[in-house]
Amino acid sequence: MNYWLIKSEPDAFSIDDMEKARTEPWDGIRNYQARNFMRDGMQIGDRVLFYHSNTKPPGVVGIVEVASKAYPDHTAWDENSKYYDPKSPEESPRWLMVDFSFIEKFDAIIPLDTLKKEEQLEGMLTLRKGNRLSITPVEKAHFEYIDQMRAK
DNA sequence: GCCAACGTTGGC
DNA sequence: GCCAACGTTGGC
Repeated sequence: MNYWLIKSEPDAFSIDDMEKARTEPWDGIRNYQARNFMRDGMQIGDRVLFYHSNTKPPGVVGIVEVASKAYPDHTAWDENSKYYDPKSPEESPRWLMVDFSFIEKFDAIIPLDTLKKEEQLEGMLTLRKGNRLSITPVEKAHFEYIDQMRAK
């Protein structure tokens, strides 16, 4: 089992939207590193921290899980989609997506600045300055530490 | 709204 | 293959 963190702007798709949807196809990822994580690292059942970005405050708001293997992101070949990419035709898809399923919403957000203060989370990719990846792997110990922070 | 960080593109 | 220009992300 692997652990991950995914970012979402709550204005676009929040943890509440995730709870309503139950399962959501995570389309629109247009970054090679993120794609490779989905393709090479993600397995069904992996646990995923759900993070709200570009909001006040940013932070971890819940947990979802990987609900499918990586499969072609069909929005890339839809001319009317904002994710349309002519370099990713149906015959040779460049972009992939997975489905995520809702697991739980935290009672309260764990803000980014709180996470940054935790020594046990030192080195966590998401906390590094300038990190813009929308999907990052998370160490098991870090995942479990954040999971228990919420209980406080 | 600003701007640092970073990825991508394209000219050479 | 280098690197400047440009676009995007995302914290502040």
